Amino acid sequence: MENYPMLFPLSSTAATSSAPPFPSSNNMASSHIFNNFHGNNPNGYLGLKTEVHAARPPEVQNVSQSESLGGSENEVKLGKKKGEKKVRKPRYAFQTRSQVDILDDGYRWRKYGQKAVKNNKFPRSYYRCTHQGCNVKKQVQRLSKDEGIVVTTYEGVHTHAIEKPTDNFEHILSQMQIYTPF
DNA sequence: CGTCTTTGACCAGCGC
DNA sequence: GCGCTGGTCAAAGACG
Repeated sequence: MENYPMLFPLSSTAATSSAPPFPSSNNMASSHIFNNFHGNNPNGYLGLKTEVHAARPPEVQNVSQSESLGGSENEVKLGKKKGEKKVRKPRYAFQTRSQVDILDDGYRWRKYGQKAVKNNKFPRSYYRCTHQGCNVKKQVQRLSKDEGIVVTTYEGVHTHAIEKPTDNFEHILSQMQIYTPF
């Protein structure tokens, strides 16, 4: 297994997002991809490169764009058994080129589901932020066409700082440019 | 021992 | 109204 480079909002994909899934205060309209950062992945670290450019085939592009562009309000009233919120938060889809689907963005995620998607031989994984009070969810899906392409969809915004053993992640954060509408 | 993954079942929305 | 699909829960197991 190899590691994975982490990428973030790309110019064409999440450009139209309303809010990034990260509480970063840096606001830049330029599209930059986050360089790889060594994580502490037990899987094995490999030299990653920044080939996370927006490689989006027509099919994928359509998906991510529809989410970012007009998918700001997916009101799929999801009435839970407990009757929580019925409004669906906007989702932001990022396409990344990686061998693995688990993109470590510095947050801790707990996998809570996995379903097979039609048109895709690869299953979609559902993750949720393990922070208390943080309802950020994310789903990772791989393209059956190009297994090298992984689509990560974020739902919600983190309201807490990144919690990762990587102490210098902060430094990395300052380096990365996140698209922030504010 | 605590945390996270796995996996099947369950539920709600939508199309027919 | 029924069946399909996507999304979520929860118990048990795996793993450190």
